[in-house]
Amino acid sequence: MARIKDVAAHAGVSVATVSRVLNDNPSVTEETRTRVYAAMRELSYVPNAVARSLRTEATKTLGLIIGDIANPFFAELARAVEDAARAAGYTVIIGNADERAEEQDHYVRTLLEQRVDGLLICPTAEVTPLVEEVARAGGPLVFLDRTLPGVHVPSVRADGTDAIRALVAHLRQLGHRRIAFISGPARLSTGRERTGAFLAAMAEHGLEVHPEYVQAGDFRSGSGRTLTARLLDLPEPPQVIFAGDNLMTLGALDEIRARGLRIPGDVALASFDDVPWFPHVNPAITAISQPAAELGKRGVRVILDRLGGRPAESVSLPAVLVVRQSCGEGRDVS
Amino acid sequence: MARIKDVAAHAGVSVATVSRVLNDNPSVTEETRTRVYAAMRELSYVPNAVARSLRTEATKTLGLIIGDIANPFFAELARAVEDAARAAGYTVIIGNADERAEEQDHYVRTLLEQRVDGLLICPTAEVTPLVEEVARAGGPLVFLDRTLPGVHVPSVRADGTDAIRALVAHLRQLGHRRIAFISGPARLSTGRERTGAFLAAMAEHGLEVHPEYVQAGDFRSGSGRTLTARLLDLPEPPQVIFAGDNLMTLGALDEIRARGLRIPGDVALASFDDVPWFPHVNPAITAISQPAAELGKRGVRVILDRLGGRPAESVSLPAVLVVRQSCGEGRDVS
DNA sequence: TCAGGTTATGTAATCGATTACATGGATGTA
DNA sequence: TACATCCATGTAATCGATTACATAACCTGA
Repeated sequence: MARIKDVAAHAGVSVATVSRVLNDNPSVTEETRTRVYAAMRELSYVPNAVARSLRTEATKTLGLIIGDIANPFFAELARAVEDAARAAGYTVIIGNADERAEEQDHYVRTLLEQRVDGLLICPTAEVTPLVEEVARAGGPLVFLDRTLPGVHVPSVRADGTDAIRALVAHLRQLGHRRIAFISGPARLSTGRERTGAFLAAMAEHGLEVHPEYVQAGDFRSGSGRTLTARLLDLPEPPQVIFAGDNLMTLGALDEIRARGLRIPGDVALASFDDVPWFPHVNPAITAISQPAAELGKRGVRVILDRLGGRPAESVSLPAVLVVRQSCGEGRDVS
Repeated sequence: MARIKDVAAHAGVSVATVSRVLNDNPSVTEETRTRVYAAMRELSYVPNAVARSLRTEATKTLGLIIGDIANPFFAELARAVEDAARAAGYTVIIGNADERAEEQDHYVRTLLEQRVDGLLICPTAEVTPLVEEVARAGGPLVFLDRTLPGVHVPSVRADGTDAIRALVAHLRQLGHRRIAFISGPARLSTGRERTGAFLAAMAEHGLEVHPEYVQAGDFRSGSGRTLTARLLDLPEPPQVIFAGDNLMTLGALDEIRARGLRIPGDVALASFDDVPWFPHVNPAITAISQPAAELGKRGVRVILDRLGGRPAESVSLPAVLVVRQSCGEGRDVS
């Protein structure tokens, strides 16, 4: 593979001149420039970004560690991050933590070794020693979608509090009282926050929550199905199942269908997290929609702010309730 | 940031010894090894993969360029590639071509500059000069999901011919005659092959295909919707709409629902490409399922074979028909 | 004509690792 | 004791770019 030295020899100039051409340095004659370009083309020269990065101490690369690439929410997030990074001249390396702490740490390590300029993490677990150390050392981190308690790192996240309150109001107005929540894992900020917001909203509306009506899942469809089964098997099953993310909603749907129950007649269903196909389920699923693309865009902005030495401020964007038919024939009252 | 030199000084050894410890070279005393590890820990040393790659001429990195990250098929594919690569000690850089040739070429260029060891491409368009040149130069390429005519590169793909034949048989047995196909773009091998297989299967079953019944979409939901509208507006609309991928099926569903038509009574619907939510649409969507995860796994195996100097052979895996209810109350006859 | 300035280009150090080869001390053997 | 072997470790070249500094050529004005 041709090196800069070969191009220089072929064009009859020094490597410095070739490098100047590569970097659009204006102090190169138009004539020399064309000669260098010609040499590059003839040798099929491809600049070596590895060597460049070593010298310049910058890779023009961002790392992104997401919870689960099979989750459409993260897919949309990743796409937005990609687009925004690309527009700023950065390449993105995506790591899939698969909601496991070891996988997450593996990627943190690998991406730091690769010397990414910045790292966007959707933390997958409780604080790990590695992440804590990197944060303390002032590594170029930003948390996306989720935060970690006690770790001082700027974050970009969605706030579902208002939307959950609106959902509970909607359910209540339709006459539902026994409402169950399949939460995310308590070790994730998103899991805890949604649970907290749900309990607060229920209290506000004077609705009681049986302890067995709050079940902790793991943001994967399997747990949605298992926990739905458990809820439906209770002596007094809930009238509404509210699932904490789109995959667990899918699992709940599986179980409800398998039992031949009707929605919302036998049991109503709502989802935190909206996906394009919810309108096509019969009945269409009422859901809380998160601004995934906007989160990704803002995440990149924040990390670039950090890298540029500008103050990096945390961002919180509201999620919104989208009323459809899966909780009953209501029109939107929020 | 600590360098290998600092670690060496701190541990009272040479850089060579530290490097040996990093690379698990057995000719290092147990005692020295622990001293070096201690120094690394104390200095929070993170090896610089950029420097290592420059020296070793290998990045332990694979590039993956996919058509559209928002398409669940590619998400599943990407996840499988990731998993397989990781198991072999490789990191994956994913590029999203967004089904556009320029984007694809941008990533080909960038990833080659980054000196990825291998490149998996789901070619997004007709042959581009760049891809052709890289292929001719013997670059470490493998095509995934799609192939390019006249470009001699190993490929891993799914073959839907049998499944499409089974689908047409199924439709015919249910009494359908007027069957329309929303194909993918003719510039993609997957688009052409599915269309070819459809026309062949129709001919085999003695079914005629009106020219207006074959419409070319672009593998995005918008075109699915537009073309469904066009089909339904024909003087004699089709009895069945068969969409060439899951996103266009989503678009078709949008349009059918918007018109208040019933499936399969007013119009039946089938999809090439299955996704987890198809069973939950009412009626559940009959679809042809592609082995996306297996494709990804095999793709990695093929590229690693190439890198390892082993012969890299193209792979073709069969897709299978999954009969549900969206074409009528049939049981599977295939 | 020549000091001083400008401009295009070249020379060589540098980034942080790996690794071929050199070295020196310990051990074994005759 | 003398010499060959072996083993752990060190020295220094190297990968391919960037860039501070040096330099040569040319121009300008007195």
